[in-house]
Amino acid sequence: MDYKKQLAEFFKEVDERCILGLSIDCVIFGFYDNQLKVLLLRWKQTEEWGLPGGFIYKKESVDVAAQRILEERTGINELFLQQFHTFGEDVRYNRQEISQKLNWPDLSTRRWPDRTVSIGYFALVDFSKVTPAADFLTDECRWWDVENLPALLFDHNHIVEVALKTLRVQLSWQPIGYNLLPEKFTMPELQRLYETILNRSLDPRNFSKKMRALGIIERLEEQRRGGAFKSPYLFRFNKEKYRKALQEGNLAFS
Amino acid sequence: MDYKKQLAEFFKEVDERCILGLSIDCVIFGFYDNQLKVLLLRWKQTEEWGLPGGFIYKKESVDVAAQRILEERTGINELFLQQFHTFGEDVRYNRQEISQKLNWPDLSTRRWPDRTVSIGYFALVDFSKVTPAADFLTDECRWWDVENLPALLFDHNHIVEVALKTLRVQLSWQPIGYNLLPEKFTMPELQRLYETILNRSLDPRNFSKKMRALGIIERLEEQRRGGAFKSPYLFRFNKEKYRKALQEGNLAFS
DNA sequence: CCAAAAGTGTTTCAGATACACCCATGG
DNA sequence: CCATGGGTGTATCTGAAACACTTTTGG
Repeated sequence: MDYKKQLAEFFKEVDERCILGLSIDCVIFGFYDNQLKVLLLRWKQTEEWGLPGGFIYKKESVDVAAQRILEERTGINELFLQQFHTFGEDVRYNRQEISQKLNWPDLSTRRWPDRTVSIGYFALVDFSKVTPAADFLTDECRWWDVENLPALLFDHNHIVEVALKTLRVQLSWQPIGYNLLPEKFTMPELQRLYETILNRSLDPRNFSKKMRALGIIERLEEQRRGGAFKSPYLFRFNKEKYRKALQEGNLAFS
Repeated sequence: MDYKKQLAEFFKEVDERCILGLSIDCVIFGFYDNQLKVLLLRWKQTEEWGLPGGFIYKKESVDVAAQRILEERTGINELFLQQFHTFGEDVRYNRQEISQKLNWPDLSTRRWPDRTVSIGYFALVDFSKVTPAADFLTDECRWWDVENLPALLFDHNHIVEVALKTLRVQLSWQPIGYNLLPEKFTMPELQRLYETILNRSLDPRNFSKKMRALGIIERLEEQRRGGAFKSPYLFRFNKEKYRKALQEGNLAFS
């Protein structure tokens, strides 16, 4: 079978070029349809979903490796990407079960370690700029609602949970949105992003006040048309001020 | 030379038992003499200082490995220990320079990777409970003032900086002190701990008010004697409430 | 009695929260 | 004209910050 040959070649390349026993898993968040989404992959010839991930070249910076993996998947190369935790439980998942589910060849004779430590990164991307792309290991790549994920391979459900928790803490500390929304957006759109991430509703008057007081967004003259209702103003982030706020970090959105 | 033999054996054991290309570095904070201290090691037959660190057994949880490494060094086995960042730059330090400084045998023929990724943990320990212990790789183990560290081996100065930054953020978010102070302590001692970590002075009236309002410490009847001044009350943490505050985490000490 | 450090209460200010009505638009 | 969602201001409350004097103790 062709796929098995490809797989064998892939493992061989990993053996030669990459650090063994260490991998990267990426939780790619997008925002669409008022829901926070995560990009998942379906492994070839299976119904099993998991996070995009990969291995690190021997001389490659781990951050760069994460970016490389993401670019393969989303086509975006400039994005918000952050390491959030390294997962190193002694038993992260049942190896045999996974091998079976993925129709993997028996790896027990290889030099591969029993357990792989994985460095978790999360990314925030503008949904509209992404073209999810499956690769030779996977049949399908698409967005899933973060509140409604299937049972994932490995310990990937746990990894998503930790990523989400980190994102929520981050939100109360630093601005978020630049990488999750299109360039121009309305105040209600921004509010729904925050509500979605925080998983609770916010008062529109207070939200608007606070956001505008932060000085990281600017209101444009333009308005968005299209609904049977009052046309909302468009805003955009002031890149410079946003960047500053990111560095200084003192939002305290509680 | 005996040391060289020991070293060779150590490397051999690491080769066999441990994950290659991945290590742990620990930043062990202690508080004493109104200063925040870090535990450093001096490598055998050198004047070079570095962080305690080690390798992870193939089937060992990374958290457990970090605890093992710390226990070897401090003798403490129940301590506050937290992973804070994984360091994976493509060039973390000059290998040759390090080998020279440490009088290490040439490792270029080994299976060792060019670059080691290191998982950083920081620990908070009660200074008075620790007996710093050098091991067969090191000649000396002692506390250094965090504001006055020597130039360390590898990228360890950088690692300490990141640990310290994380500790400061953590402080504004969760209680700290249980593991850094002796069981009974005075309010000024607690305040000086906070001032040291935050690196700024705090108002004693506001500090006392806030700390007592948090409900995680209890005042004892006892007082500390010994100075030519008013005897301060002793306090201790309420372990249960402290634990809860740790989990919930909403101090916002800004 | 003096030097050193501990202990404590009130006022002020900023920011968070709570809350409800009118407006613009497309169908 | 009506249904839908957008836009906005004020009053209240809570928590942070500023601020200085008295008390205790040992020498």
